[in-house]
Amino acid sequence: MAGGSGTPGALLKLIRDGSATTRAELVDLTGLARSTVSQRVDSLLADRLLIEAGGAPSSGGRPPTLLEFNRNAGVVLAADLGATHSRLAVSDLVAAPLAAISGEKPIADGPEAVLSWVETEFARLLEEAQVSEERLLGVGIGLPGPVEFASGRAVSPPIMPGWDGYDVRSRLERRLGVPVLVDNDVNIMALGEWWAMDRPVDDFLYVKIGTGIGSGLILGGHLHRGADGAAGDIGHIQVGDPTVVCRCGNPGCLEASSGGAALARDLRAAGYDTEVTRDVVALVRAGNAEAIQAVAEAGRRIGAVLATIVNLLNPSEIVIGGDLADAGAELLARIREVVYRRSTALSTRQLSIRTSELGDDAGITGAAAMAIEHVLSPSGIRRLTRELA
Amino acid sequence: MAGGSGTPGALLKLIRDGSATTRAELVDLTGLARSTVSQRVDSLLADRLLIEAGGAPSSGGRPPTLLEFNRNAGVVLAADLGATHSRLAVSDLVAAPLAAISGEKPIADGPEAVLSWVETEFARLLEEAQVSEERLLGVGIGLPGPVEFASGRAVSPPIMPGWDGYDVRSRLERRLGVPVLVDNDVNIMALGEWWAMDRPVDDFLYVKIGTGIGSGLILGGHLHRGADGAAGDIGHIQVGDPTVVCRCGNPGCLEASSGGAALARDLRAAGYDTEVTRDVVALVRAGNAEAIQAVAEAGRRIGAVLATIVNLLNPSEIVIGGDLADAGAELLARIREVVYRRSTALSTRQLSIRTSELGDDAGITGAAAMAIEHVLSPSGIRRLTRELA
DNA sequence: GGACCTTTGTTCTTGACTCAGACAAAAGTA
DNA sequence: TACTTTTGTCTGAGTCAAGAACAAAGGTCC
Repeated sequence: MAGGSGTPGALLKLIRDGSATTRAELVDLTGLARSTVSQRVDSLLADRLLIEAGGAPSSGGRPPTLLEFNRNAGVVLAADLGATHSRLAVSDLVAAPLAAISGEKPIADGPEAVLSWVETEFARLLEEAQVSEERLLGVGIGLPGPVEFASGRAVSPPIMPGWDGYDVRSRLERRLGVPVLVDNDVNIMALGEWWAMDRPVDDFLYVKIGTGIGSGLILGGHLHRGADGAAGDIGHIQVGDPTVVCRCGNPGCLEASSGGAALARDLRAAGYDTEVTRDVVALVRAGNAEAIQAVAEAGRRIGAVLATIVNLLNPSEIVIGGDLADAGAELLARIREVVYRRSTALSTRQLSIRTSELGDDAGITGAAAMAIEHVLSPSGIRRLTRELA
Repeated sequence: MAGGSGTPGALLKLIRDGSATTRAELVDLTGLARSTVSQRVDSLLADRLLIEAGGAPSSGGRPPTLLEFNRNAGVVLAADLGATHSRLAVSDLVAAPLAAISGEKPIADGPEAVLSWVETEFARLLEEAQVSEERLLGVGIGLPGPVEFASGRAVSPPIMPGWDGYDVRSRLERRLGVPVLVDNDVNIMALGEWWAMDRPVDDFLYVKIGTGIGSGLILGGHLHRGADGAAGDIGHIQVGDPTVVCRCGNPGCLEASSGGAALARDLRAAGYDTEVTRDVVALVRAGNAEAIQAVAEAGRRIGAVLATIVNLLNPSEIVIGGDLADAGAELLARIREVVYRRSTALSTRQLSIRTSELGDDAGITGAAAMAIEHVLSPSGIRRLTRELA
């Protein structure tokens, strides 16, 4: 009864993902009666979630009316908060930004300071995009640390002093009056990259290789968060060299040998002026042999971990993102080489490994997508319909 | 419309898992009207899926009627086919066997021979348990190799000559006339162990350490099969020593160093008469220091892989099964030690690691459970109700 | 012990929703 | 221009869940 195949939300989903563009196609896909589809579509048209977009060519009879998702039926606010650098946007309902800003706001300033800043910038964005507040439907936030998704709280974040247990959701919901969803930054990047796929696959892994290394998992068509919201934390998998101690205190972590910070550190020790990941990328692009070599080694180590994951999860697709993903073809080539060599034949039969399509936009896209999916879910639609009535 | 919270199947689920025992509790849990619950329950009573089991003490008003799932509303057939050893059973609807047999039938005899044998034994079991054929509701089969679950075919099985692409489901459905579900043997063990849990957790890993090493994953409350049905194949994750070549042809596979066959091989090289895994277990139980040492080393290597998996998936529970799991406390202790040392603190916060409750019964229980879950799902219930009408 | 309350479960009416079929609209086709 | 095809709307009938009234079966309190 709550969200079956005939519900307005289900029909909207078919229109949104392009499976159907006319009432007749909805009838074919759902098996519902023409009258029922018509009635449901009317309700969606009344809510302005769908619009009629002219006619299509006839196939021998009366030409159908094209139905289109109204991406301007509302807006969502999205924030991708990083350790020092953050991006915020107001986006339409296909996650395209109407207005966006970047800002340098250290997450270490603590929740009060950071969230006040976010609230101020959100207000500014709504003004800039000239959207009235009643058109705001939801908010998506990404934080650079573990999040208990169900409650919207940060949990034991290693690089976010003062945030442990802070109820980000309640804080923002009280202020903004719409549903607020909070998740880990790598999870929302995975969601963004998944959202941008032409045909989203069921089992998908997003790997962010930046200062550190993390991943987001889409399994069975759903974001996998694990029992404590800690899933995807591949940066602290212990591999090889136990003499290098990670910032987390343990020896041999993957990111302590192969993250952007680690490569910058190693190249600095070799006499180069590499401070951050981008400096490493610049060296690689300049054709520096040592840097290329270092990145290749990192690729092999990351590939070894990914090979393990491929054997375990048998995903259809792996996307490599993060700053170091821009370091040319060498990284991807090494990762591919090791993954295909070290995984079983069956588990790589459908596997594709590629770099991110969205690049730096993955996070903000995913934060918006998370909010959109929530407000346009069957239950969200019912809420909207009630409010408009 | 298809399987919402008010559907008979949903109510049955609440009774089956013990969430509700009376109509009033169903009302509380579902939020449905008393009249609606009453009507639905009547339909389930008419189908004999529920039975009224006397009254419960009053809490100050009219005492409620206890509702109980009728485990004898039908039976399922279950088969756990191994490389050489197989187990078959007729089970009631809580997966308890009414009659069971074991048999030595080499899977390498090929699908025709093996499945004919299975059909004969199934018929014998139904006779032994004195259940008429119309009470048979479904069949669950486990095969020792990868299976494409959706179609019920074996795919590229390494140890099942002649089975590649064989349509096990159609073959048995044609003969038996009820839904047949086919899955990998480790997957059904995972399902069995999960089914037997008091409060099933959402994210769970079953690890079978027998001749080889494999695993089954329950993620988000569903069995995770991956894009090719190859998920969980941790035996061929490459770790450490690349001089040992696995039976799969690759070097350094986990099971080539730490599986039961590998331990038996190593101990044989050291002069012991260990042929199969059970011989290793016997040596360990006899207190042999070399055998204990070998098992401990295996435990550490397996633990290292599991630590990686814990960081990646953040499961709530890991269960260790398979013949080698019986080798005393040393294996489990080493696995635990390494997992807790090498995983992040957050990801082990809720983690428990234990040995199998069901032991050798995990597979047959899981095969039955797989069939039961299918026929008692909302869509299965509708089918049953139609048939009875 | 009897009046009253509480809790459980059923019956009956009402309203909402879906479907099928009739009807209308808008094209192509002969 | 008449007919067919396809799309979309309207209407009456049937189904299903909700709510309220009613019945049943116990406890509680004086």
